[in-house]
Amino acid sequence: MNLSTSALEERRPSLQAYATAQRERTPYALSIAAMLRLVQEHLPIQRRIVHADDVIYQAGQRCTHLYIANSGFFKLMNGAADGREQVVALHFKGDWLGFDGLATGQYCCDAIAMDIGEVWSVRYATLVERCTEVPALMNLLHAAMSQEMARDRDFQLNLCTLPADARVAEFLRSLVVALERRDLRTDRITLRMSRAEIGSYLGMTLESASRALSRLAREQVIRFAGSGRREVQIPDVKALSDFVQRSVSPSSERH
Amino acid sequence: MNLSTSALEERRPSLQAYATAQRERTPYALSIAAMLRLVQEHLPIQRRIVHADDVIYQAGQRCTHLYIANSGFFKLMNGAADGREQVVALHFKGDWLGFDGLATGQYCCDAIAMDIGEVWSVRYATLVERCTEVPALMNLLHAAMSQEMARDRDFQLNLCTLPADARVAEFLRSLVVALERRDLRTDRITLRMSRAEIGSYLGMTLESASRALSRLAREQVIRFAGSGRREVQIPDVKALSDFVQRSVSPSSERH
DNA sequence: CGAAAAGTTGACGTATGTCAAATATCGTGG
DNA sequence: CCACGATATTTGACATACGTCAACTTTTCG
Repeated sequence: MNLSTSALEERRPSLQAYATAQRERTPYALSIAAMLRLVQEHLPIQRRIVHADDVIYQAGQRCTHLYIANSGFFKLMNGAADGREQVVALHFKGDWLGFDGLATGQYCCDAIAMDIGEVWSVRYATLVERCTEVPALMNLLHAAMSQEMARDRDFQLNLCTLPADARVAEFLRSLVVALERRDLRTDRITLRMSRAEIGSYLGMTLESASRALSRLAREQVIRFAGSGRREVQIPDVKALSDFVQRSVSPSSERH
Repeated sequence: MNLSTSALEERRPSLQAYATAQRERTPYALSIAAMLRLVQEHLPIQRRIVHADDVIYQAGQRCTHLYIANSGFFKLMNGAADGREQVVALHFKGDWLGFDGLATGQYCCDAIAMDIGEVWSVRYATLVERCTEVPALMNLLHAAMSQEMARDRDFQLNLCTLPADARVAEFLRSLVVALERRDLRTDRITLRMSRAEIGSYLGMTLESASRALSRLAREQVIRFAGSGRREVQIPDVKALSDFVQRSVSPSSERH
């Protein structure tokens, strides 16, 4: 709806506040490297090398451990009893996996590796114990959970308010940001996801995802590199943000 | 996409696992009442009576406290810098508010009351301190965060895979479940949200929300009661689930 | 090298957004 | 308590973004 006349606007705080809050949604004070170091120092971890399609945990399995991605690229799949299924989150170095299982004692998603990587696992019971001794550890844990929630909220907003093309653009933009924060290459990005997975994650069909990417390439916002169409170059991240903005402004900000 | 031929299916775990995981997504062992009791026992809380449209916290504000809904009905609004805005979550008795602020130290949503209610607030610093002394408290806290994440994941799946009518039906169904769990009336439900808010939450326009409700009423799945169209009766919750199912099965389970 | 999988693209249909008008409801001041 | 303006809701007609289906091309992998 056009917000300037909407009931939803009534209590809207200044956009300034949002801009501030959204500028950088990173756990304050702690870099990813520092976080990993802290975990290593205070917790007995078990390391595991994983390959694409390896399962970290599965829905229904008892949640005794939490996992931390030390490297690699992971997806979370959520499924309904009736067969509907979706990629609901992506995770990178420094992200925790398994939070979804703490409440019920069973994971409710599948966590799956999309690339070679290393996963650390920590017994939740041990983690709790150490948290009582090391407050910094508890803060870190809470920050990680909080960050995930905040991200999900932003993602949900994008899902619901951006047209398909802009959703893909925003997806790529946030991917660049995520990689930058981890000091990984961003000049040439290898999408580790199929079009079907991108579409699933972004709430559209694989065809729509494919068309959106083609359109972004046609408009020079991205470029395909190498063989296959999974290597993407992003000459200018701002061009991506601008593309998203253009999708938002011209039409009223409906829905 | 039709999952039976999709690449997404490859590593799909048994639907059984999902069904189990989704059956009841409640923090294990602890009822809402018990949770509130535990909080009261171990934490210095400040109580506040709120009315519809009262602000619990705002995006950008420093996150020093967490809040717990003791009664009432709350919405979380998320907004982007460009003006896009959405109701991203609803909260009831026993739910915690403010987790989104822990990571950055600033809330990134607005939490707003939609009805008269009571909110408890707890200094986060105090909470952390007590958590180190009372493990049950820490477990409770983690369970609350975990539950919220798990809920959000299910919600996201519904947003992305259900048609508008089914989304509204599912919304009402989950509302009934939430009220039941809190021993609140479910024979006659007063929606405390405008059509615009329902639409915003469910990723559709207010007109679509209105039409969906009209359609559900026409098909006898719900009934409007009292004056206004904000009072809804749900003679049979199963009829709602069935309605959702009908929307999923006939067409292939695309997207 | 050949078959299978992934990706692209076009034509077409439809769910849902958009715009607008009519009606119902609510809140306020007399 | 009533009347009236403001707000919320409903409903219709129409437009369109995106899903659907299908053919074709490219890439991958054994």
